[in-house]
Amino acid sequence: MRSRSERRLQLIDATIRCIAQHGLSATTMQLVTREAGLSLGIANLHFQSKENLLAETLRHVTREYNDGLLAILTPESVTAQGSLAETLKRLLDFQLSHGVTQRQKMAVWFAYYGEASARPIYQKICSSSDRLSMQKVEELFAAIISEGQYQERDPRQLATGYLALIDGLWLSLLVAPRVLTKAKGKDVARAYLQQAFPGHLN
Amino acid sequence: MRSRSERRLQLIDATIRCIAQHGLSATTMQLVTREAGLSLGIANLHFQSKENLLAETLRHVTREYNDGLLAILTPESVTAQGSLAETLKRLLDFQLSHGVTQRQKMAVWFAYYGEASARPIYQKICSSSDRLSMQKVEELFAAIISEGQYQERDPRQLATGYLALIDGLWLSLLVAPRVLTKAKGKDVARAYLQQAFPGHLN
DNA sequence: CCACTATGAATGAACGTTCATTTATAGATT
DNA sequence: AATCTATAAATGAACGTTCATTCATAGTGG
Repeated sequence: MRSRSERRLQLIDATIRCIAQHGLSATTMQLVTREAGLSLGIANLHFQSKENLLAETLRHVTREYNDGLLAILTPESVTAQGSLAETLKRLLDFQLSHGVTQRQKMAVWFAYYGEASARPIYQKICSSSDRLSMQKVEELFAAIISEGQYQERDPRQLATGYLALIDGLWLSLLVAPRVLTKAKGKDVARAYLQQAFPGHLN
Repeated sequence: MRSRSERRLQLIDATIRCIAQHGLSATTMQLVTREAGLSLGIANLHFQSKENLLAETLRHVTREYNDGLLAILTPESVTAQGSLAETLKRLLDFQLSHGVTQRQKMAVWFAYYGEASARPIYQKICSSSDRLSMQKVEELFAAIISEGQYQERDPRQLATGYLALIDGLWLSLLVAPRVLTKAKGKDVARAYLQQAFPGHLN
């Protein structure tokens, strides 16, 4: 017998694997609990309903990503890293790191995005996560523009473009991993940043 | 009583509306046939199975998009348009046109992308559509690079970035239409192309 | 002994699919 | 022109399956 939080995490991890392997629409309670090595009723005990389990799983994945992003982009860690150029490099490395771009995570991410327009709860979680990324990246870009004297550049527009580019690259990595490798994707994103801030990327 | 092809289109249109409104996982045969104003059994008569109906719906949407793209990017139409700059403008206008970026279409598109990693048939249709876009856009970019003497620019990398950017912008338009308007999205994409080919966009 | 955790058979709702039946259309026959 | 016939289109009740959820029961730790 395990504690409540342990079981919850165990079930969420199993849900992630199921979604990645079978898709969101083919993820059943039977599949999830079997994947977790537990009995059928246990998910309802800890999450009340399947709907709630799926929402909590999405929250878990977005929280994980946001934590990683905030660890790089909070004012404190930006100053701790020494230079804005270093922070920019860290951001790029993180967004195309192994942890973030592993098939399992991306598959889950886009499975929920695909259903988001029809499910308010997913829409809310996804868009609030996006808003956070946007805010933090825009702040970084504004600081870089100010520091590098890149006049007449709009930080919001650059951040919008950069984050859209990253999303699009993730989608390509997921759907056509044969065509686009992780390294090539990183080159593409780096090229975007280099055009935007020539002096802030080696 | 209508012809086979008319009924098929009618059912595909109803399927698109259902997916956009209820999501892929909540789209049932009951819902689709009711939306089409027809009886329950009719979809199986014309498409044999739900799986096939959904695959045909995806094919319909991708074909529609690819036809629009090819109408701009085939060698004949490129020469007919006079200049490569004009073709580039047309491409951008098309990809952020009302027809392509309407919620209904984008919702369908991403619903399938979300399930693509778990369903080989969706994966195949999506990736082969992506490959076509990639090939055509890369050709255009290569021609522009050659014409504009933009040395040391890699057409494949630029095309990868541009198409990823467009995908990401579509996703933003779908999930957070309040944050990103269609016009702003177009500005972002135009800025990307302007950086890449300064002489080919006004 | 009590509260909590866990099990999995049982339940009923919802689903895709089938098919006997009805309806519509077009060509043939009178 | 009216009637008949053959073929295809369309219907929706019925069927078997699968699903999320429930709950009586069992196990466990304090």
